[in-house]
Amino acid sequence: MSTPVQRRRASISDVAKLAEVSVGTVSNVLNRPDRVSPHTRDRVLGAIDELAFIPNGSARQLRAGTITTAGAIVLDIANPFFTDVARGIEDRLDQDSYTVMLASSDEDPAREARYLRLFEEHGVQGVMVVPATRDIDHLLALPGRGIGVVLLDRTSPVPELSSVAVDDVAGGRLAAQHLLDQGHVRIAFLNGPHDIRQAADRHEGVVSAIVAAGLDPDEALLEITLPALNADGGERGILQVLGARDRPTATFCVNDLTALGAMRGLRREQVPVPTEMAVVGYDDVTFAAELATPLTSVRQPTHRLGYRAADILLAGGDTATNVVFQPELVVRASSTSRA
Amino acid sequence: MSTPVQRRRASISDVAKLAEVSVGTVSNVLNRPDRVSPHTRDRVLGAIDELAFIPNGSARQLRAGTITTAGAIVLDIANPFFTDVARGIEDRLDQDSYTVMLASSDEDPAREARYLRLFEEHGVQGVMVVPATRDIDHLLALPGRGIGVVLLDRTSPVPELSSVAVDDVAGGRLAAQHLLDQGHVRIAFLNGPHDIRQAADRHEGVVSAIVAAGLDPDEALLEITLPALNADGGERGILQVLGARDRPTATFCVNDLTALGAMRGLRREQVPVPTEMAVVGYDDVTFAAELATPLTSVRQPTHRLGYRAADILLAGGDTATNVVFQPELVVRASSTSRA
DNA sequence: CCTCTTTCGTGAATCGGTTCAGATAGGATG
DNA sequence: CATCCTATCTGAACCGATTCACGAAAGAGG
Repeated sequence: MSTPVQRRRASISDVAKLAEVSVGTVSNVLNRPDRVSPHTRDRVLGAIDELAFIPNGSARQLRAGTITTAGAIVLDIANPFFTDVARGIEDRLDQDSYTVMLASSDEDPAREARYLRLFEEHGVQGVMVVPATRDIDHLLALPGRGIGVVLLDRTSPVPELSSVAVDDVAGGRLAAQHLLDQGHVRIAFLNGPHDIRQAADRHEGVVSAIVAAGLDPDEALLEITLPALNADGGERGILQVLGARDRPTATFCVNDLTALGAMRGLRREQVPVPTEMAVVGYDDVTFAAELATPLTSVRQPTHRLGYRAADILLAGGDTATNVVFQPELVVRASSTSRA
Repeated sequence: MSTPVQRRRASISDVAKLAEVSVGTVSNVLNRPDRVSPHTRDRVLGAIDELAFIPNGSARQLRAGTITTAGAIVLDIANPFFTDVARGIEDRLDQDSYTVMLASSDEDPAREARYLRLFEEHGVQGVMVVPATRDIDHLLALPGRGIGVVLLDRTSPVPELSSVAVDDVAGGRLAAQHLLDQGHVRIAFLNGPHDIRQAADRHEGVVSAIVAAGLDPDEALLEITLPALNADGGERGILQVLGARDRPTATFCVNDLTALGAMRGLRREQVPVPTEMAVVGYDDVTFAAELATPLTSVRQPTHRLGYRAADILLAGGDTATNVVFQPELVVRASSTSRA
């Protein structure tokens, strides 16, 4: 424990003293420069410069009450989906010179709660949250305490809460419809367990497309539930598909990594894509377009998702806004029988 | 502008009033519960609960002076490299119940400066920065004002500043050495322009490995400078390689996306990998292992990079710490002539 | 020369906590 | 019973900004 030469941060009264004015005048130079004569203003600015004075945000906020900061909590900042959302949030807030405190909950409700509390302590204007749990009662209380809330990637179960989500039912329908349009009448779906909302919703979309096409889902659809939604899971899943009675001619994968694994499995088994097996993925990650056989995939407007959420938060109206974005199908070689 | 029913946040004196104690006692309940009799404590806690009281962080910080928050600025939060670094930072800070304010500068010095100022206003304990510019004078001033600084992905040019970086020279050397070990005597290097430090360093490493192997770099190395470090750039680059006189038998790509493009080009030109062209990438992104021909790649300890940076910041010693991590080669099928 | 406005500045109150010197009440000690 | 502790609680000062009522000085107008 040595004594570092840590000179105290200069405060507004240090500046006032050096410039030989009152603190009120310094504050005016900072916030309403036109109220101060040019001569005085220059002297004050000189002092600010000399002391490398940076106003204390805590003091300012304490007195002024407001703050131009918002919080965002996502499930995993390392996941490209959430990263893009975060970028959207950041880009929108940046326009209004707001700043973001970004955190990831790791799907841990306790961690989510900790960050929420921290944000509230710091008096953020609002929070954008991808809830870690189905139960969101703890979020409902926030608006009553003056903190805006926007749910991310989740429709609002109550009318008081704003939300921004992507229609996963539509995403599933889009993928299935496309495959049906290509003439496939038996489709495999490598999906996650239905207690993941996205998996359940996409399944619903797939079924609805099949029904709309006049087919019987029990016949036309082979859903395989994967334990892990990664490449290995996809590879294992596609082997089941290939071994199934009445082998499907198309496979819809719940995400691109799964699709990647599936295509690896198909290559190993020497099943040509798309002629003997069409493949559609979900998320349209960067590498989807770059594969040997470029991957057809459902793209979610992730950036706009975040952008819009921030937009709603900044608008801060008394009424809740609920937005549902529509996903988009990006068709590439993996699903189009060459004409 | 309607008048929302925005009741003011409860303050410590509201709690004191309700519990019929002084504000000092409430503060003690919050910070030194053992100083308060159980009976009083329960009454105060009851009042806190009833009012949903959350202490005002600004007020606390203003008085106490300290804060358990650190700032981090990366170039682009959507880039997996930085995301992993951010995760590392977050994981380390989380252990000490610190929180992170994460921001991306978009390589814009003005934006970086804005965030730095914001962090300073909020009185962060320190900042971890991937500098957007070569010039880092503005960062040098911060420690003098009591703000810790750790450079990320950049060695410190001055002894006063801590830094955490990965040895890119070693990374380049590792990749080249591996290819030389496999018997290749003419190697292509799809690189970025040398004013990007990483590109220059990796080139230096490649050259040193070639020299160490007793070869002449002018003969053994074909460096191609790509305008864009993405898949398209890689595909275009590999075509040049294939057309070169004395065609190389191995290609080292400055990142995995470039390598992906290169492999796409090789497939199109029907050049088998690795038998007629070995390929090595850099970064070891998720999909590298999942490709049809799994990609050999140089892995950087991104998570540890961030973790260690946070570690240094928290230690906060008077002396600067400079850490250089060594990258690691992950050998896969794309570079190993089957035994 | 005298009022009436403007223009500039001043200085104290205030935000909501933390902290610390001091008051009070029992309990222990001799 | 007097004295000294200890445990508990009080109340005011303080952190560093913003804000606002108010005063002083300088022009404007007659």
